[in-house]
Amino acid sequence: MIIATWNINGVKARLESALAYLRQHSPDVVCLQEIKSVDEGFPTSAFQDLGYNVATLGQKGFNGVALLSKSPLEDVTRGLPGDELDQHARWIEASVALGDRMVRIVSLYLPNGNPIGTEKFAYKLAWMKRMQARAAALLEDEMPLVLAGDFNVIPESEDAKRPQAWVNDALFQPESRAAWRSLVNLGFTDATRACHPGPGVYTFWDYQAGAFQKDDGIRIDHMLLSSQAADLLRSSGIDRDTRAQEKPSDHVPVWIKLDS
DNA sequence: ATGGTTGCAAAGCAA
Repeated sequence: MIIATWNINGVKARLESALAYLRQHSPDVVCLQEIKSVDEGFPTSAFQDLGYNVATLGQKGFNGVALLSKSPLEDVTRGLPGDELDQHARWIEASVALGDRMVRIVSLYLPNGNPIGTEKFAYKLAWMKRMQARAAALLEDEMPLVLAGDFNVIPESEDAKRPQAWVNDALFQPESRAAWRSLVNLGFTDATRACHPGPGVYTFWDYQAGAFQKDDGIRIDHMLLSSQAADLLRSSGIDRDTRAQEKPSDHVPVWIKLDS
């Protein structure tokens, strides 16, 4: 089973690219972020035509997450628990059959948090605290669990081409990185790092200043696997070539292959 | 380099 995650930066602007990716790679499950669409505006039928079931948590103008799956999406839940007042569309969960059992999959879009020193950064840290609680609760089910999405966290210096350029950015603050480590230390495996150690492994390149041409990237799109899921991990990858295509997202797909 | 680029949606915000 192949599970991919991709911040597509607008599903309407990226529909043809997304459909081409699905036709080429045929992932079983896809976690999308930044769909930038309300549910009614999501091109559900275009994905259904390729054989996918669709679940969305949309929002007008920005944010928004979705799950696509060839097999049915069961027990879909929308929203990150812990703050009834939080209206941002950043979290959707579903269970999908994997062989003779089920895997729980989350598509998440963690707040950017810039600029630091503002309520936006406080919101990011509060959101991560809520994520920690939800992840711990999900782990108690002892079902294979995959947290996939745009975490907006650069975990280590080697996850950036120019780490010094990010020291004042919310993505690389000590508090952001500490919250990431606490999450990982619940027992998750960083799937990309398990398969691809070392520098030069990036998932995002800014649109500005020719960042991609200079390979001035960062690794912020992650797939965290519970121990039950990590036991099934066969391989993972990053599809950088999508960043070189016409009208690309600034993020590229990250994927894992699990034994079923 | 106090700019630079893109999406949404129709001016300015978010990233």
